[in-house]
Formats: sequence, C-alpha cells, structure tokens
Amino acid sequence: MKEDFLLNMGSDGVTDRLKRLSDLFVYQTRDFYRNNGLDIEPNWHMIFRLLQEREKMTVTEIAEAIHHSHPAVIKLINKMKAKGYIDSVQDTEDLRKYYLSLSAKAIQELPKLERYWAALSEALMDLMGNHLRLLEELREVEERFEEMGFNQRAEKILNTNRLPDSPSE
Amino acid sequence: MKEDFLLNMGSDGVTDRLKRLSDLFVYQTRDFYRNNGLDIEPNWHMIFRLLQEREKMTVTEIAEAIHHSHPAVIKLINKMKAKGYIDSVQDTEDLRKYYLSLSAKAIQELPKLERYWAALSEALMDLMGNHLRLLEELREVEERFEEMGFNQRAEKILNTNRLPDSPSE
DNA sequence: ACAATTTACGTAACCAGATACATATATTGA
DNA sequence: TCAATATATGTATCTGGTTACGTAAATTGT
Repeated sequence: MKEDFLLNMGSDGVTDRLKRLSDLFVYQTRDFYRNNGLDIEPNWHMIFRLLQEREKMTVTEIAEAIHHSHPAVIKLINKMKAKGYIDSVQDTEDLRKYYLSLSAKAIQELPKLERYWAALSEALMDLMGNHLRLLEELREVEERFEEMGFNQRAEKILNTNRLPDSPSE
Repeated sequence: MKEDFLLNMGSDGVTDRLKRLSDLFVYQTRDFYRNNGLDIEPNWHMIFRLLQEREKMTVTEIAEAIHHSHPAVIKLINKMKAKGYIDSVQDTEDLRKYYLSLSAKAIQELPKLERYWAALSEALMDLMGNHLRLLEELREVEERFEEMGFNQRAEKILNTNRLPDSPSE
C-alpha cells in the first residue's frame, strides 16, 4: 500500500481524487472493451442510452441532457459516426438542426453490448460496496453547486475574510 | 433546474459525474486565480504542498506520491519551471536524477497564495456541506480499487454470468 | 420588410490525463 | 569486467474536457 499524498491534503485533495478515480474507470473500461473485442469507447455508453430512450436528438439537446459543452458532444458524435453507430438527418423545417439517432448497425449490436454493460454495471456496484452512498454524496454537492458556484463562494469568503482582517500589504 | 440524464443512469453515470464535478472545480478555480491576478494553475497547489513538506523530490517520487504517471508530472513541472516557481538540480551521484524544489520566487509568494488557498478551502467545505462524507465514500472506493481493479471485477463477473447462462450466439 | 439578435453547428487552441517508445545512466550477475 | 537488466527522465500520440470565435439559418421587433 503506497503512500498517497492527496489523502494528507484532506478536502483540498478532493478535486484531483475525483478526476483520478474517474480516469481509472475510463481507462479500465476501455481495456475491458478491447479485451472483449468491442470497438467502442467508454463515454459512448451514455449516448447509446440516451438515443435508445429518445430516438432522435440534436447536438444541442444531447449537450443539455448530459450537461456538457456542445463541442464536446460534436467530437464524441463524430467518432461514433466514423464507426457507423450514428445516423444524422437534417431537419426539413429548421436547416440548422441535424437529428441524430442510432444506426441500424448500432441497434443490431445492442443485445451484445448489453451483456458487457451489465457486467460493468455489476462490477461498479461491487466496487461501491453495493450501496449508493457515493452517488448520494455526489448529488448533494451537485445540488449545492447549482445554488452557487465554487467560484462565487470562494470570492465571497475572500471578501469577508479581508474586511475584518488586516488591510495590510 | 435542467434535466440531467446522468442521474437517470444511476451508478452507470458515476464515472462521468465524477469527472464533470472535478472539471467544474478545476475551471472555476482557474477563474478564481485569474480574477485575483494569480499566475498559477489549479493543479499546482498539490505540488506546492508536497515540496513545502519534502523540500526536494525527483519527478518519479512526485509521481508516486500523488499516484499519477511520470509524464503527467513532467508536463506539470515544466510549466511551473517556465513561470519560475521550480528549481531543478542534478544529483551529483546519480546523474539520471534531478531534485526539484520550490524557487525563491515561489517561497516568497507563498504567504500571498496561502490566503487564496484558505478561501478556496473554505468554499470547498461549504460546498461539501461542512462534513467529509464524500471524502469517506471516495476513500472506500479507492481502497476496494486497490484490492482488485474495475477491469478484473468486470471480467470475473462476465465469466460467471456466461457459464450458467446460454452458450448461444 | 429588413436590420438586429438569437440559435445551432462547427473549428481552433488550450488544459490535463494516459500509454508506448526512446535515451542515458546505474545496477546486477555470470 | 562486461553484457543484460532496471531505473529516471523525456517525447509522441491518443483520450477527454473547456472557452473563444466563426458562419448559416431562424426569429424578433420596429
């Protein structure tokens, strides 16, 4: 068990630990796919699920649904298109819009993919100790974030700390 | 309050939510630094802390301490060097090693930086609801990860699911 | 009806991780 | 002692995210 300096940093280490853990999941999921001969990327799962439910969506709608920037969605979708998993059809009324949906190939492969996703899902629950406390804590922070950003909270604290304190330097 | 599809995905959405939250912290911390005229990046904080405690360390030692790859540390350190925050001295006995330490400029700026880090730290506690439950849940998952990777867990589950089930397709 | 604004998609440039590969120096071992 | 192996740093290329900027189409409003 190697030393982990981020643990010493207490809450100040949380940002990096969140990313570090997320990265571990991503890299190992990619490994898992490759070892099992699946030609998909880890972050495509949410797009599959989304388009399974909604049938067709525009780039902007997807970006809003998953709370990511639209360029992030465009890059993701372009790779899925290149592999033939996504169909794109221009809206006849609003020429700016393109409706994205799962291709025939994607739908055909779904049953196979589902089996691997089920294994990943079980492994995840296993790793979380078969409870959802991490999710719950995450949700709490996400909710507070919506009330007021980290940014503004820090700025506010900086100001209140500054006034009663020394006006020096 | 906009819809968030990742919440619908339950535990399958956790990977992306961890990264999404971490990114929010990073981007808003960068904003905070820029608004206050500080010429540093968010992920430099842990390096400052580490070198404050250990005085001097090699790239490899830093990489091990924070559980990142060594190329990640090299990139990070090179940027800090470019801004004059890091000194590098070659070991006289082992010419492969370079001891990294905080520069005079870095040490001189520390008191100023501490005030901003204190504000960020408070803001973080605020956002976490003044408890450390998120950290505790995170720690649990990190520990289980050390016992067995996500990868192997998924592979194992895949195999046990396969045997008693249909050998079809 | 047409100018001004907003919306949708796309691109460029940046940050931050990882793995794979390369090179130089140390260490090991027959 | 010298060949083989291991270690330390560095580079290239991939992933994934962001903001800033650009262009075309739709909507708003006078």
